[in-house]
Amino acid sequence: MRQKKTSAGHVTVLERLRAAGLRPTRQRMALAKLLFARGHRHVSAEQLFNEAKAQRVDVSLATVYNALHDFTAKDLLREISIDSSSSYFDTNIGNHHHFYFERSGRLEDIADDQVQIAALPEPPGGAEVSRVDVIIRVKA
Amino acid sequence: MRQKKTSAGHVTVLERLRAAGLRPTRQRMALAKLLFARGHRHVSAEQLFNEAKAQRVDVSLATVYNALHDFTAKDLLREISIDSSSSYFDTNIGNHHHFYFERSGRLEDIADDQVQIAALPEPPGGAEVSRVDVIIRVKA
DNA sequence: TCTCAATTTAGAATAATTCTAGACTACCTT
DNA sequence: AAGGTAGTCTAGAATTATTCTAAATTGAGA
Ligand SMILES: [Mn+2]
Ligand SMILES: [Mn+2]
Ligand SMILES: [Zn+2]
Ligand SMILES: [Zn+2]
Repeated sequence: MRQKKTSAGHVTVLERLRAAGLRPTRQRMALAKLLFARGHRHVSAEQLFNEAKAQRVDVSLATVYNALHDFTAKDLLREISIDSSSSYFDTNIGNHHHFYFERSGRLEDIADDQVQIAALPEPPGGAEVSRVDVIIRVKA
Repeated sequence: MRQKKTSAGHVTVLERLRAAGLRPTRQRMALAKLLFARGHRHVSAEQLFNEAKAQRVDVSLATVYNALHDFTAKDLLREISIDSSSSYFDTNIGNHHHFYFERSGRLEDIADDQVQIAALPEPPGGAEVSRVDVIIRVKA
């Protein structure tokens, strides 16, 4: 067992932060709870900031950005830029793809095995691939 | 034959604009020439504005944005947002995919037939797919 | 040539994000 | 249990891509 689990079977927020080498400050703990409490999410900085306010979590917008970027750097989140207006942070860091609903700007996960790629070209100059993103843009 | 061709075999910029229902103004003509002169390109508004300046084409930045959006609305261009810092406009409007070089921010086309997708899920609620984008992110 | 909607433009406005620099705090050492 | 210090937080300013405004210009049909 590499990380402690709660009786419910999930890793606590405190342990997640510690494991990532991030100090578990009051702000990071609160934001991490909002992010990882249940299920996977695609959330913008502004959205998370508003959720925090709604729950009387006193945290500045700058800290929300700092936390999102710190979490991303430590692979607790993945950043996604599809719409140029703002970026999303994805709590699902495993291999997967997305539906993008053009009207609402919402993202929905597609499990990795739902997409089967039979052929992909090699990057020029033998460069290393960091990730392959498949985005199905939907008129809705 | 649906459009006139030059002796070299390509459709003139004037005819492209007319066919799209866009007035061929001095500014649009100049920008269209820069965009479509040779080969496919991925260009930002700022880049195009600078090219125009370099060639002494007197055009405002607002007009560059207007033209890029008008061209996109009329399917002469496709807009791509991969990097949240700015969007690119692609002169290749046919089906194709992209390499994205993370260090430089550059995009490179992948021909449609180089990517073979064996399985793709249906959008929920039977919504219509407007496009499937495959982006191979490369560490280079 | 006359007319007018379409287009252009300078400059202001907007909005997401980042930066600055001083205050605060988690946590290691003693 | 203090003290010291690097790490973190934050208000507010700054940055930057993009859009908006409103007045001037212009393309194209009558
Ligand atoms: Mn970012
Ligand atoms: Mn745009
Ligand atoms: Zn996702
Ligand atoms: Zn392309």
